[in-house]
This record gives sequence, structure tokens and C-alpha cells, in this order.
Amino acid sequence: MSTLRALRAEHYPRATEHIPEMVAMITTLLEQGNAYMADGDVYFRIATFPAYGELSHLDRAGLRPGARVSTDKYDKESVSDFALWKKSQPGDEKLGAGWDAPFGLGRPGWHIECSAMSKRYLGDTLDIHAGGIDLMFPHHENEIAQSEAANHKTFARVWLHSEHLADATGEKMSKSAGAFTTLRDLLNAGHDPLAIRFFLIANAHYRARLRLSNETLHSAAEQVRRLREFADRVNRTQPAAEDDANFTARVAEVRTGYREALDDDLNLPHGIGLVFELIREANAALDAERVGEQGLAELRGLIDEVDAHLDVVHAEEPGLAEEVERLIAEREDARKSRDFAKADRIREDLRQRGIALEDSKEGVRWRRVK
RNA sequence: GGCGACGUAGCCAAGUGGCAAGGCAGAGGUCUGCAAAACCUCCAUCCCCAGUUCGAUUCUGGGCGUCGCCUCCA
Repeated sequence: MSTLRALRAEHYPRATEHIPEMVAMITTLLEQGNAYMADGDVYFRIATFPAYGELSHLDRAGLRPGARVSTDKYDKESVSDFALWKKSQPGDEKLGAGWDAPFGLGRPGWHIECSAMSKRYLGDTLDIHAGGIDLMFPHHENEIAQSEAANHKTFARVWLHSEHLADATGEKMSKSAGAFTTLRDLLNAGHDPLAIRFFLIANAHYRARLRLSNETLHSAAEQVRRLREFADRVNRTQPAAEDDANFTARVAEVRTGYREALDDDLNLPHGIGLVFELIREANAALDAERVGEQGLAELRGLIDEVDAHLDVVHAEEPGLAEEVERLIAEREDARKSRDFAKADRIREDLRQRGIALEDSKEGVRWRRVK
């Protein structure tokens, strides 16, 4: 997660350390009649929760009971009732998977932990509950049922379900099917972490399936490079004597558009599109020296705002390697004496070491490349 | 079989009832000692058919195709 520069959560609660919270919630559900015991297990009684299925627009009548009954041969009242607590099975204790509860030795069902732990750390009502689209049913549906039945409060105000990452063929990456690519794989293949980050959050809308391929990652890497080049240029450019009011207004306009795109269900791809459009215009304006003090300030403000979300521009400011600077100076001397063979050799040597040089009016710049 | 999502240029992708953002890749230029970066120019009858409409990629219906969920992976 740190490779991708993801922020850490405040809490990483462990289910096994919150058994009492789960037991308490199950007890409440039992007392209220939202749950019942059957053959030593505790099940949630879906019949007591009419809203069940609303999140996933599931028509319970359309469920195929056959599919689960074969593996779930217990005395449930309804096939869709799900387990809150399962009595200990032979062998459970060896694994340390057995806890004492008023309703018998056993282990929690596999949805109750989320209800119990989110209640403890975040309260009865969450502002936003996020998760992968495949968790919508049954996991989130069950969470809602448990939490709302127990707490008598709305469980989550907003649900944010993201689509899956898929491989280049469009198939969902699946751990069980053995078809997946790890972050480590990508890094080993030479992909830049920042490019991977950009790809993941900005390549497509979060509700659209992302397809991972060398081509999409390369595209992301180029976009990151372009953003960074531009930010770099804005930072080292001296303001023009006068501002072009039209240009300054244009930057503000894009900034507003960017915000509106994000406000519209986090449409980052759209917002980024606006920003790239502006970058082209801004580069042209910078060439024409139409950007003064105010224009530069506007541009910096926009970059900062965008990078607050992308976090790929200000990331890892590489310190200037003294040797690179020395070689650049040496090459400059060679160029001044028109010894281009030597100048090109130095540039090529650096290139081999992953350092690219760019000559410009403001001097020589260098950056890391693959 | 049930429920749902999607189908936009070589690739990724946004979007709207009124001549289709952006990025990558590609072609040609400008600039440069050569490059790089940057800029300019070029590159799509929006899966098919029918309907509604003055007008549909955008709405409706029907196809075809891809994918997801309906499994105690959570």
C-alpha cells in the first residue's frame, strides 16, 4: 500500500480481538427475534428484515435455492438465512477457532465481524461504505441486515462499489482461479509505482472495469511524466511582465470544471481530461510569455489541488546527485567548445544509467527514465 | 436459468437529444549542432436492426457479444 502511496487507515481491527462485540450484537439479534438457533448454530432471520436485498436489487423469489442447499444442510428456516454463529466443528479448536458464547462454543459467521467492528470504531451509521462490487451481495446486504436490525439506525448513507481490476483479456482477476498479477510482478517488470497508482485511480471511472496491460500502464506512465514535466516547468518559469487575463481566467475555469467533475460521482478521468487540455494551452502560453505572476500562481494552485488527489507530482523529489551535476557541467564545457562528440558521449553514458538530459533556454535539466 | 453491468478510433477512456473530451501509440511539421521537451497539423459515420423525434452515439424495443453476482473468498 505504501508503494502505491495509499494513506493508512486509522484502525486495522482484527476479528479475533472483537469476539465480545460480535457476541453482544448476536445476543441483541436473538433477543429481538431477528435471529434464531438451529442445531447449535445461530442464523439471521431474513423474514424479519423486509429491506433485505434492496442494495443489490435482489429479488429473493428469483434466487435459486438449489445451489446452496447441498452445502448447507442445516435446519434453517429459509435458505437465504445466513449464519451469525457456527457451533464448533471437530478440529476447530486445534486451529484456535473456538470461542465461548452464551449460545455455545463456536466461531462467528463471516459477516458479523464487519457489523460489530464498524460499530465499535465508526458508530451505528457510516457516511460512506466502500467495497468491491462483488461484495455487494451477499456480504454488504448481510451487513445491512445485521447492523440495522441490531442498531435501529441506517447503516451506511452512501455505498461506493468499485468495479474490478481485470487482466488484458477483460477477465476479473481471481485469486482462486490463479489468474492475477501482483504489484510485485509489475514492479519487477519495471513499471513505475507512480504510473501504477495513476492507472488505478485515474485511468477509468471507479465504477468501470479497469483493464491492466503493458499498454495501459505505459500510457499512464506517460501521463504522469507529462504532469511532472509541466509542474516542473511552472516552478522554474520566471513570470512574464504582464498577465494575460484571458489565460488566467481560463485556468480558473478549468479548476472549477475539475471540481465539478469530482463532485459528479468522483469522475476523475473527466477531470484529468480537462487538466491535460489546459496543460497544452498553458505550455503554449508559456512559450508565448503570456503567463505572469498571477497566471503562474493560478497554475500552481491547480497543480496542487490535482496532486492532492493524484499524489504523483510532488512525490519523491529526487535530490540532485552531485555527480550528475558535475557531468552536466563537463558536457556544457564541451558544447561551448563545440566538442559535440564528447557532449553526446556524456549524454549517452548518463542515458545508459537511466538519466536523461534535456537542453533548454533555462539550462540543462535531468530526470530519471527507465 | 435469475439479477445486473458494459459494448465509443490500433489501445485506454469521458461524455451529451443537435455536427464525439483527454491520454497512449502512429504520420507530417516548427524549434534544436543533433536530440529531448514543448507547440502546430492529421487520425471515429460511437456493435447491429427497428422505433420515437425536425434531429440519436445519447431515449425505447429486439438482436449479437463481453463481463460480474446468484458458491462459507470476505
